[in-house]
Amino acid sequence: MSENKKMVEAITPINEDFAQWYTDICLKAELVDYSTVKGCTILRPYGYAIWENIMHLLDMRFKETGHENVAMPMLIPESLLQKEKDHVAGFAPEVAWVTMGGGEELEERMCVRPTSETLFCDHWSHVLHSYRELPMKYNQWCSVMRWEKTTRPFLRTREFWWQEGHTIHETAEEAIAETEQQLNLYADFCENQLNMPVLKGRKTEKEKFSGAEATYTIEAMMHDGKALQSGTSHYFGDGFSRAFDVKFTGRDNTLQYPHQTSWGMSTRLIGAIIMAHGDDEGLLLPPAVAPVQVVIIPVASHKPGVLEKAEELRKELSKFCRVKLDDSDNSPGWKFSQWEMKGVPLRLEIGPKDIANNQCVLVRRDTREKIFVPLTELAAAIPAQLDALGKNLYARAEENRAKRTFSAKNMEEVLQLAAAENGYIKAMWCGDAACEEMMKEKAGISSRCIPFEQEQLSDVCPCCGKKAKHMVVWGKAY
RNA sequence: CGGGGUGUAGCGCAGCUGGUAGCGCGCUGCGUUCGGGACGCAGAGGCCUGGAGUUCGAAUCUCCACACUCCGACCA
Repeated sequence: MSENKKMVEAITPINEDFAQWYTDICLKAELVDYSTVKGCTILRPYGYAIWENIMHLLDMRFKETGHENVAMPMLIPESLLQKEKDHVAGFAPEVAWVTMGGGEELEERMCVRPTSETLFCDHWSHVLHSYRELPMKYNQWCSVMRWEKTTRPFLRTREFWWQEGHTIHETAEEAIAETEQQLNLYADFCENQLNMPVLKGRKTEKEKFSGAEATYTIEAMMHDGKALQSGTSHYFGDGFSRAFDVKFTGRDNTLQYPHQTSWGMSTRLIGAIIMAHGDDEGLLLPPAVAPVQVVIIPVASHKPGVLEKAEELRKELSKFCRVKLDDSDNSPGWKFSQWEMKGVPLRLEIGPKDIANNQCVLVRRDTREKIFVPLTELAAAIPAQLDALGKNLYARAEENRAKRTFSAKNMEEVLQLAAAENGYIKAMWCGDAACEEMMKEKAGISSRCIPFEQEQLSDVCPCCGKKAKHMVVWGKAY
């Protein structure tokens, strides 16, 4: 092994410079490449394959809960964006405008969609007539554009890929139930398939979506203790319906406005996966979304029978998992490192000695534990190991979160904790925006959410001393 | 948007007291290897991010622009 090579290929250690480590993983695991288009990244095949798996798993869940996929235009006329005043105030500063078409100035400029509430509402105003047609539960897989000033792969790019669910309902209760159901769906997906514990709660007024009545969120904690909003679900009441004149004839033959929701998850989830599970060896993918769950590495592949056996195993394994045989000319050691970098959960080594013993070596990416498995037992051992690895990822992430979750009763404790280490700081809050602002200014932390699971840490707000209304989880966020 | 850093071969870098470019890895070919990033030999590959200026002459000095990156601010 040459020292130089190691130096060139190595990524920045995770505890030395987390930001640089993150960028290194994105590039060296071949997830993304920077584009000539400023602020935009290219999802490379391996990165897109992760997204495809996420899309597939979520889409199945959406269909199971009665949602239908649709496709809306990519452009939004300015007049449409203007209809809901809070919404336009929130988004107008960061939209891209199209002003020319076919070489001629447009009558009305159009923005590239930053989100599609306005398009869905406009559509519904045309097609909705009766309560019998409700609920309408739509979802769209697409990309959106927001003119961000600072960008980072997956976490914040000008164009990003996502799903946006949009629904309208006859009653507020039904819409609120939908909002909660989708938030729970997201949380379950994160916890059971991405192996990432999340904190469920409501956003404060300051942090909520432009035009929403209430915004719910799931927050995941990254390796460095910062929070990442991993999914949101909004309840709109009938505000948009009124603004866009979406009406239906109710059971009592009166004209009514439907109650609306929207909810979304994006390619940002891939950033969450990287920062929640990755380590000094590189990426570490949850088995549910790993494009390759098992990589087969033949050892001494020039010896007769080795490649043949490896190919035979690949065929066999492909019946129950996503498997890849690396029969390239690289040395086994190189392959080990390469596939660890790419986060493949399980490695299967097969060489002449194994073949003689009718066994192989399985190596787990998370523990690097090597186990000898008889070839006849692979069909049971692989799913079991993938499952155990997923559970371990969850346990490790949860341990990190527990270690970095603190409670503060007064401002001194808040300041001390915020200065010491990244993490969640639980503290009471009076509900005033001024105190939320003060937390940002004095302690450099923002409200992540008002958790559904409340605790009574004290009776007063640590900022102003007035009676506390909620417990808020504060922290630094991506 | 403010502050710092960086733009030279596919990648990472050196060259920066001015005289038209080197190293490591990677890549191509052949051979030997193969249980933690293998080795030998032979090759290919850039004219130095873009623009302006100084100069007989600029990768090198000056100015401007652009891009990426890190830290803040902003952020649906």
